[in-house]
Amino acid sequence: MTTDKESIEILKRGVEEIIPEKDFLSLLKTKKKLTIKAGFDPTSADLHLGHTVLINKLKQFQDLGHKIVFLIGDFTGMIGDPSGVNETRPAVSKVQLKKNAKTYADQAFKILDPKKTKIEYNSSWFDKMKPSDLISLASSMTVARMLERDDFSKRFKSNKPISIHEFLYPLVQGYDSYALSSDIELGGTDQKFNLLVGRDIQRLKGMKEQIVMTVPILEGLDGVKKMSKSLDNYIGLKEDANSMFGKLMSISDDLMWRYLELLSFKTNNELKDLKDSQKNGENPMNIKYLLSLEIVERFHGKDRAQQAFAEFKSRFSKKNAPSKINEIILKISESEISLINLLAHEGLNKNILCNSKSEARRMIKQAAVKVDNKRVVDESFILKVGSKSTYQVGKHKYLKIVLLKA
RNA sequence: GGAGGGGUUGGGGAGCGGUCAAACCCAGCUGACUGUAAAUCAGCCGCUUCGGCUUCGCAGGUUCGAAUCCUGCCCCCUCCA
Repeated sequence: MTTDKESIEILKRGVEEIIPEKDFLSLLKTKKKLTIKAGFDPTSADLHLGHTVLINKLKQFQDLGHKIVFLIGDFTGMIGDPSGVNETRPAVSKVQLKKNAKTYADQAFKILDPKKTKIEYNSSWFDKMKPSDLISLASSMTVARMLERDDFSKRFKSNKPISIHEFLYPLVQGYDSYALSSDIELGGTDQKFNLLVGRDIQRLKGMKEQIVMTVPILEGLDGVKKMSKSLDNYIGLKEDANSMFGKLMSISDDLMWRYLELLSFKTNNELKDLKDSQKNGENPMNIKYLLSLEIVERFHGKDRAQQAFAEFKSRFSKKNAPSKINEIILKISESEISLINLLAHEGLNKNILCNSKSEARRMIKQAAVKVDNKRVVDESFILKVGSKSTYQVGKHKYLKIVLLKA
């Protein structure tokens, strides 16, 4: 059984802010089963590791016996969260939201225990709400307060449009806290304002105010910008084990510590030991292996994680070819074809190795091309019909091509 | 409705009549090295049958010659109403 001190340490790990912290501590002391709320707008189909910082925190609460409410913002999703953006978010259709919501929950349950997690949809109370109720909700906040928000005030000052419905977003989210009687609400740091509005609404309705806990926004693979799909610096929860493992290994040695803090379930003591070991000369690569194994295992299981580990070592430490290579049959009208034309051949479709002949020529010149594991630097290299060879361009692109006469 | 400013190769941003396929930074890619798809260093980063060709919001025009000047159109921003 974890002691109070230990559980507080676990819950506070990696957390940006707890408002108010005093109340949080005394609430934990009551030993009551608390209702922990976190909301997700299912505006896109897939979650990535960045989202799991929050889900991991929920998991820690869950393991300590608290009640987790995974709130799917199918109603709020129609508004579009204005947080952190400098323009109006496009609204997402109801059907799409429903679809996304399902995949969200599935992905979250790789971490959370489905039996102990309550899934709620905020449309279930908002769809019943009358316009008059909404107006009364809207009366609980002033325009001036809304404009205190950085993103709104920036937009206002720079004459970018703010639609009235965007003002409703924080109110609606705040109302959710009331509807769920939440004791604590978790969210990213960019959610701070919205989370605090929850406290206001609860107070106005005569309910005890929730504690607000914010977690940092995870940096993407580049280590600078936040992880997001649109920046293509993310690791999706649905990615296969090999690519997940490889991407984790590609982060810098510095970023590795950040990921360990926010994504790993290793204890603080274990992390400290790892840090010490690096100081004592341990290769950071090995620590990164531990991180990658833990994360991949979480989403793909132990066996797949070990396989990905072996594959990575084989491919990159020993520079072997990947264990499975796509094979394609290409029919050409001539009896032979130049390597340049082959690498950029349209018939390869999605498997295309170079986007243009110029690029193919460049790659050959840069010694990036191998045919059957032999480096080719001759720009006029010719392949004959009937040949079956493995082509490699750079470290990552492999393709087996069988050449046939059309 | 009025007055200004601007749209350059993935992003940022020079260039303002020839020396421009277009500086520089970021991202990306490749190689070397290594302890990893880390770090570091070097190179590449429009297309090409390697002769050239097509690009600087769009369409015309001036000129031997335009990303650079002119006209029209489209879009964006700032200020005023």
